[in-house]
Amino acid sequence: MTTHPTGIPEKPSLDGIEARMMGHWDAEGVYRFDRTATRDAVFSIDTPPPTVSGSLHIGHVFSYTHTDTIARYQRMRGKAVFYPMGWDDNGLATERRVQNFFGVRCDPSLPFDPAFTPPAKADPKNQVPVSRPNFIGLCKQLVADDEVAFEELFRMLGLSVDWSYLYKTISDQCIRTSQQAFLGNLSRGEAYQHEAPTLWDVDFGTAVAQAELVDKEMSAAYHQVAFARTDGTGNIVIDTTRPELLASCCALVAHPDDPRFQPLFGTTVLTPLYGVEVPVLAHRLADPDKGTGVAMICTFGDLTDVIWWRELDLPTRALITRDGRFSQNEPEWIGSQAGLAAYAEIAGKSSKQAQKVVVEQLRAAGAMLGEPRPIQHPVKFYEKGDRPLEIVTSRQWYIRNGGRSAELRDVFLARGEQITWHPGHMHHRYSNWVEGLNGDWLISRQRYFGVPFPLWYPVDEHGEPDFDHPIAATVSRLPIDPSTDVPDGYSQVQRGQAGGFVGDPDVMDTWATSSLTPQIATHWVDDADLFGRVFPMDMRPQGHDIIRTWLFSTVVRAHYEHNALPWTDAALAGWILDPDRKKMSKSVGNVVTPMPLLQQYGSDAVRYWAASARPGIDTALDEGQMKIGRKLSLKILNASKFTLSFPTPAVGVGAGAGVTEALDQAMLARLALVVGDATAAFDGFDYARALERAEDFFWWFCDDYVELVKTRAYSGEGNPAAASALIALRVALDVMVRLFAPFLPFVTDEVWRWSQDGSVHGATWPTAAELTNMAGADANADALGPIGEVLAQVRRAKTEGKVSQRAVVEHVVITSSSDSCSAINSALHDIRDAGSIRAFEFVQSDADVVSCVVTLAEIDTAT
RNA sequence: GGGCGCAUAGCUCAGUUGGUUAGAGCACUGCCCUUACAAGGCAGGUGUCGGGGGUUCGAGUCCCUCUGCGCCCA
Repeated sequence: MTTHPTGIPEKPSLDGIEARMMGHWDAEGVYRFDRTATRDAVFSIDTPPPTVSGSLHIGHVFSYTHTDTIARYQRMRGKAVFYPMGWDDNGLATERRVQNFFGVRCDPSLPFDPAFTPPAKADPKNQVPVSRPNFIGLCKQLVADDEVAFEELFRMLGLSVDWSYLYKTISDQCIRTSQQAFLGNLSRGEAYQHEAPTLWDVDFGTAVAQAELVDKEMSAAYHQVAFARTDGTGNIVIDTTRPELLASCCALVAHPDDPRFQPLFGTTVLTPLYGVEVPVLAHRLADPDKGTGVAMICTFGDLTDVIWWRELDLPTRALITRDGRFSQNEPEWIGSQAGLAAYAEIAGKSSKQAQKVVVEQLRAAGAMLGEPRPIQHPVKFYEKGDRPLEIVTSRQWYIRNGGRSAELRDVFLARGEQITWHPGHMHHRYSNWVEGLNGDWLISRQRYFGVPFPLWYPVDEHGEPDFDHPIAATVSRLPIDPSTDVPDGYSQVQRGQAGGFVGDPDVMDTWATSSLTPQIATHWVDDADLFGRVFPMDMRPQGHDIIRTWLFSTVVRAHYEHNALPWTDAALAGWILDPDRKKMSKSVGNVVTPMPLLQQYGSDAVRYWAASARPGIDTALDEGQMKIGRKLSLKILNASKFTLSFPTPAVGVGAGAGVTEALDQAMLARLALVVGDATAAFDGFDYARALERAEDFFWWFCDDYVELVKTRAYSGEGNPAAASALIALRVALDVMVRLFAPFLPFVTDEVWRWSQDGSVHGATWPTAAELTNMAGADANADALGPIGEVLAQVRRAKTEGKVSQRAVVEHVVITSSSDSCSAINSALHDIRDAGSIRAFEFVQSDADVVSCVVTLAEIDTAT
């Protein structure tokens, strides 16, 4: 050991510690990934790339700290830690911000304009159309500032990221990865296109995948509508919440076992207003208890309509168009002039407007019974959308994910079994989702900004695109943008011409790119050497709310591309709740920004709060915990100052060298147990338990052990008992600082540098063996219990006597078992000095409890 | 309707294969300037472990059931 006593400040302080340590870490490259390491010596982390739109909130600090503690632990265990950061600067959030900020909108049909400058003053109502490359340029410009702020925050928080491996989802590398993976899926038949009814957000103008759906309780009303039987024997009355879709009606349906309707199956009725003849059919999904027990099937009102349409082989009578309005075209299935006239009144109207009109029309025709009855029912929304989804028929790209194949579903369920989940029960969320899939993964979006499909379509002699024969880009040309790039063998002038080509206008869903973060971070497409060293990865940290999206889709892509899991372990973080235990979200307006908290309490203190939360548990924001973290950091400073202010003891080499006192040996033995527990906890990704063990020990160490050995430690050089204390103090401090290093990287490195060269974050994780060696074979951690008990009882007597803890004790009678008595006896001098005790008396008993009768010395009142 | 989780002190939470008298921090109260730390230290009270039943020598812990809350899915 070397000593730098001059490095210890007179009054240790946490002020400015973040900037000071960050300076060291940058200069020394403490967190640089060693890319000469082979796969077995690497620990690699698939960091969630935060969405760069607006600001970070305290939830980021929370979960990223959890990951960082594990990264730091693995680094100290000798692993080359591959811990990159990514920015998710692609996607809808960025697209919307750019539109509003610059007053532009993306039009992929326009050519790139190198001289383009955005309008001086943004006019959101009069957006200037720009090409996709220009639009992407503006996106990059806008997110640049945010990314600087994000990096600053994460550095301030002390994340041990190697920033030289930073990736951005908007980058060419990401686009290439995404396109190359898609082409692989296409060539192997895992991706396919299909024309089908699709859930559609009319405001965003795009199809939406199953994983992005949310149910919202909506007010609606049942309307009773009478259909006349074609045999003239009366009416069938149905209940519907969407009477405006009557023109799309292609059948009525009731449950096959419902006796009320059994005689009617196979007969036909006429739709009111339009007079279209439709059959009455049976299907098990018709609920006899809902409304009148018979429903009308429209193409398409909801997902059940789609099932009925498919399974009952009904005609398509879709009228809602992609903008959410009723088609202007006359429906060809309406034969009568009166019917067409009725429809003309809703053509071009939105669902809501049309409903009013149709209800009036039904009333006038006498086909509506009674008044609408209000109900609450769940309605499908796009998770980012504001209006209920419609269902429209369109051509889309899909990736097979088991939603249409039990065999494939089993493959992905088996993948889920192979992942180690933290906490374990999160596995159920995955299985539950995979088992409930009801369609393949829809990856195409009718948006402008995002990763374009690397595809063109030939245009036939009539000028119609031939979607069944896509022209795929060659991999060596990636990344490409089909709206500006030209397929091999064609020229730009043939774009959109008969005999020429058109680019695929769609972009991929953001999850189609996000599902490839392991491939992106490890540079699958452009650095095979790195990829071989860090893939498959070790750890995926993420929120439990996106198991069905991010986690599952990542498993799907890695399975197809590499026939492997993307990582071995998935660590699911809980949510951050506000102090009232409500989930923090932008829409609720209870989001807390982290920087002020980092500044007020210090980064270590905020990290302490985060690391105190059990893995996967939703946790309330608690500034009280941050105060405790700050207190702990200060205590580490002061305890280190105390320990290191003694002259450096001469430490012998080998077992038991220099640690001769039983109390010191027992302390080291106890610490060895703590190290064992903390190591086991970290190996199981349970950072919180590791912290708790270290912390418990540390407070006992300060409160009891240091008080016990203080006098002996001061007793001078040349005294072997004093040297024993000094060595034990040094060794314990050294180990404790390393135990705390993953949690409190700033304060631990500060005190480490007082006595050692280099950073604690480059030091090796402590082992129980190094401590048990030093403590020797006779060390007995159990002796510490009775010793602490005596100390506590002496202190209590002084407190009750309302005297200073320095007050002298005349004598103490200790009654306990012989084991306890000998334990106490082994540290008797230390107890005597710590308690200022003049005399002891021992009484042996059978009881295992230690009881002390403390007699205080007469107080000298002559002050 | 199905699945998962949670329920322990006033508050926030530990309590790992069942095992002494169920713990910590915060809050509250009192004492103490003690040469690492007053942004500190020491000491103190508080529990029908959600209800009921069962297994066991022994249950906060395992099983059943009920209640309440949260999340995911249909």
